Amino acid sequence: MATGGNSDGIDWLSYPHEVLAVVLSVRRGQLCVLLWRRARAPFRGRWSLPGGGVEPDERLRDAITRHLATKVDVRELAHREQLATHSAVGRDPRARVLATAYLGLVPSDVDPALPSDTAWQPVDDLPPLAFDHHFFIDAAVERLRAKLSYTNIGFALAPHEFAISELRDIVSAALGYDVGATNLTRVLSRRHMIESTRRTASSGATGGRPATLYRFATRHLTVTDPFAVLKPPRHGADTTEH
Amino acid sequence: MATGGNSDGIDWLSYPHEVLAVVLSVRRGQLCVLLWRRARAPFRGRWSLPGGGVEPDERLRDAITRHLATKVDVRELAHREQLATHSAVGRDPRARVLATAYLGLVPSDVDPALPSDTAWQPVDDLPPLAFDHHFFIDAAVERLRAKLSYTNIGFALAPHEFAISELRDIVSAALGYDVGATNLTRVLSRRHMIESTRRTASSGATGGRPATLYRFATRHLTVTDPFAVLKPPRHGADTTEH
DNA sequence: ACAAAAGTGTTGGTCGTACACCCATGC
DNA sequence: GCATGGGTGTACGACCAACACTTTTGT
Repeated sequence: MATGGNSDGIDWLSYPHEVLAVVLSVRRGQLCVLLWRRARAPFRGRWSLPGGGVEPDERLRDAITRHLATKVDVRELAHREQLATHSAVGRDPRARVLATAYLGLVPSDVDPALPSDTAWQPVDDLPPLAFDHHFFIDAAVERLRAKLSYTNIGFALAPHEFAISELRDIVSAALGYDVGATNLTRVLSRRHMIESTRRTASSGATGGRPATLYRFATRHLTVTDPFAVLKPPRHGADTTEH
Repeated sequence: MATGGNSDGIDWLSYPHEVLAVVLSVRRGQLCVLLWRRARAPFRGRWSLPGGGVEPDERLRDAITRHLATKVDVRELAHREQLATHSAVGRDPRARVLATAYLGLVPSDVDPALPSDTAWQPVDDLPPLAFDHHFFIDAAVERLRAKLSYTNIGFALAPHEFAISELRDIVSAALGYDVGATNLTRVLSRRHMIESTRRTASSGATGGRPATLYRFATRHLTVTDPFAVLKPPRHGADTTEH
């Protein structure tokens, strides 16, 4: 809590800053979050979000990437975005620490090697958590579920190529309720979010028609339904100022 | 950049932290942002966002409220939410400073007394800005415009009671294009976002039918259109786990 | 042939925009 | 009465969920 250095003309107070990652992925049909079991007090033995400090030459996003790569061996985030910064004075009982959390998404088909003290935990059945990490997870799940309906964020949870039924299972797990494969195909196709590779998967042991393999048109976050209502006028002159 | 104190078991580095406010409001038919003219280097004479440091016992949201109240005399934020935390190493040329920005909204009918070095500036025609404040403003406008279509956030830009035509002007200014009063009424009514007071405004000097006064049903942020697509199943059992 | 899984056609309902028409007031 | 602005009714289209039906495979 030293000052930032009056000699520079900055007289704002300094605080320890940590970055946390809410890494979500669909595992065994359930939306899961990557948690890490604390070895030391406070909250010894409780589960917590992976993360840590920030180096002097490092942006927050690089810091969280580094921590995930070194401590947890997660290098394959398909998507990452900042969630929020928490600043409650007592959120860490040892000292005041500001925390910036990120949302990270891992496709269901990549299986990073995890140390023995980390595990995927279903978000619907979480153990008690350390600090205020519970709030970050709630915010992450809420944001993911919201964005699934008006962006292409689903690409980050799905394999590079997939059958529609696989995607249905992933989206259903993420949203927490069943979605129909029929309408999922139609909605995503109409918005040009997915496109058919012309190839098919081999049908399973029990028979059935082989599924066409699809892929997401882009692997970058895109807003696909910007205005649910109050759309800009369609015909007539564009009345936007300037 | 001192450490957080190894004696506490926290060995994360500390950084000066500032809060910034992107206060938006509709003024004279334009969406405007509250800016403050810098009196000192760096960026002397440039416009910048109001804000400042964080006290040891103060959360970020309380810090931005304090700065707005004391420096700029804005006490009447109808809505406030966190936007993002920026951490680029060179964002302040003097030293590394982390910045957390908030979005604030002021109704069009409240007119806070502003010091001479602060002013409302139209977001469509901004002067050159200090630091990276430009990015925060872009993010704030983008978030406001997005939320106008699926939440009741408009309440924070409108007076407590209003005629539909007033609201149309406010929403049009915020979105940057014209919306029709007819459909605005229908959409907001169907979603129970606005309700009629049974009173009417007196008609203007030029005549015309007196307008009914409306109010927003609630003055807290509510999501009114949670799922544009991929809605939960309507009939049949709820398949949400648990 | 039959079961299983994938994909298509169709229907009905909801929602939102556009536009025409009616209502209430001042002059 | 007429201009002005506020409010309502209706029509059309876009979109989406539900479900029946067809297609393609394995056994």
